[in-house]
Amino acid sequence: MTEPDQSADPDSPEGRGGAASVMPAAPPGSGRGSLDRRRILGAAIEYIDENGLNALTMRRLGAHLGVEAMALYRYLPGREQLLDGVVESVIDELYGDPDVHLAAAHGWQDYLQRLAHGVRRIALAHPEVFPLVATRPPAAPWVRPPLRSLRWVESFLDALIDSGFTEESAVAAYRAYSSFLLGHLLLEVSQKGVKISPRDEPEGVPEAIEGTDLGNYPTVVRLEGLLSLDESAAEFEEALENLLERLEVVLREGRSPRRGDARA
Amino acid sequence: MTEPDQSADPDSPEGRGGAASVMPAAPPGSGRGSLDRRRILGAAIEYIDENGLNALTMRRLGAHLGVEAMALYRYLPGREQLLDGVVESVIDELYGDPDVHLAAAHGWQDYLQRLAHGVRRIALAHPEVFPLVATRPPAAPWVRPPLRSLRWVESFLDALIDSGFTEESAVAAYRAYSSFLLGHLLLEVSQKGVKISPRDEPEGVPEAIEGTDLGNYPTVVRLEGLLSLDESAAEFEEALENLLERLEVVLREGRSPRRGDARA
DNA sequence: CCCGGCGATTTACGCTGTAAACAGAGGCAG
DNA sequence: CTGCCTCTGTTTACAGCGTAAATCGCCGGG
Repeated sequence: MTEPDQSADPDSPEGRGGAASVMPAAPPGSGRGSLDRRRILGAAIEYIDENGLNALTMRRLGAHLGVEAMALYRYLPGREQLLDGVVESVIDELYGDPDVHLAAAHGWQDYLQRLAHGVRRIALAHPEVFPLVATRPPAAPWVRPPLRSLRWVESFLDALIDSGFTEESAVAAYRAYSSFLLGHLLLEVSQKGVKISPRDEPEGVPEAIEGTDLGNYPTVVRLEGLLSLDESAAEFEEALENLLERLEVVLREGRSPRRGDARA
Repeated sequence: MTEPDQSADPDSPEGRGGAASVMPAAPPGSGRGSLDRRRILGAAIEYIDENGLNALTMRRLGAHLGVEAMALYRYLPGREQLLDGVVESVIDELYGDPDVHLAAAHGWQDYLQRLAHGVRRIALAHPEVFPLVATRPPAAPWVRPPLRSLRWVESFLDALIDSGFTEESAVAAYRAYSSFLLGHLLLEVSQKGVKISPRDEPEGVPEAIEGTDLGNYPTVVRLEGLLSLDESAAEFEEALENLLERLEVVLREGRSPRRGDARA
């Protein structure tokens, strides 16, 4: 049941030991131990994973924890901070992933590969949370989604600089890498979300999209099969490798990745 | 006043005739003409641009239009559909942009360049709306943000196929292009948003981010200047050109962009 | 024994989205 | 002109939201 989609995506939640899932935390109703910030955030993530983001309210989260809504306010100043905490907690799962390293022990490319797949694993494990990771306003302009954590920014920059990147190119790589991860993963989870969970609009019409007749879009109709293929894993891998190759060129040429001339 | 940031970003709202702005629509209070779906959506976009996304409520939008909230329900089934309409309207601005063409009259690269800059112009003109464009669940899995419109998907695929791309590589290009646009532009507007509008958290602390002492992050501290530079326009241009080059290789090799061997 | 404080609850308020009933302004038949 | 129908916006109402403030039960130290 829920067979491995196709050729076993190594980052999909089923295709793995579950290293990227939330803490055990005990089943929902049985959470009897007294409240605590970690427990609340864990329950919030669990609740969003199960019921979707806009189903999360203070009252319902309280109920899920066997407690009144106002009890949460002893540990969190308000709903916004709850969401911030959720984002932070989800990203912190990276820290416990044994396949992702804080230092580039086996070269910067290995480091970037592991980090990228770690983030992808998180995104796929919490597809309902990831849009939050992507869109919550960052603490500083240069703390970019989806990494959003000073620790990982520091780790990223150190890894590249230690590997020979200049400071400028390390920063440029950080930007390109963030953008790549954000775009790919946000698209992947939103695609996943629409495929499996018509949560917001319970009436899902597979044919005749949104009432528009597709007669005016013959190419779309003709390519619908191709368009519907899910090649997320391969696309991700390929784009990641392309990015790494670009960075390798930058590194070898030993300068900021602003193109020198290149004539074309 | 509000001088062109640096070297005049051609997509920034100030650096242009305003071709990507919403319809004139008359000043807020004076909107006396009877209601109508277009007018409502235009006012909603205007309201979000001015007051932020979560300040938009049916009641306030009604007031902004000089009408009670319930009047809006005669033209829209509910709030969700209002947001869908906002997204659709914003993307439809592309259709009125004279610099963006529906057909690849001057080659597919010109087409993709114009389209990309058109979308970027929209994102920068409506930074508060763009996260909505990025995260609203698409109507079908292959209607991807940020294009989100059958018409543009059709136009995109036709342009590439007419230029010699195979169907497979046109679809792959569509995916890569969406992902590139989404990642770059979402990052750019969220960065912009945090820089100019501390709307949600009115207390902006420029130093000492979120209470963390930066002592544990020496590299971040050392590179803060570099990290804070806003090179969005150049990054965008460079990443776009890189993508076009990749696609050109795909086109010349006349096959799906799945890498044949390439050994490394 | 009291008692102070801590963790959770109760109550309350203003705001939200929206269902349902209502009101008024044309247009048209008689 | 009168009566009615439709079309558009208002009024009223309700459940649910986030959260401020007051309250309550408990529990360890004088």
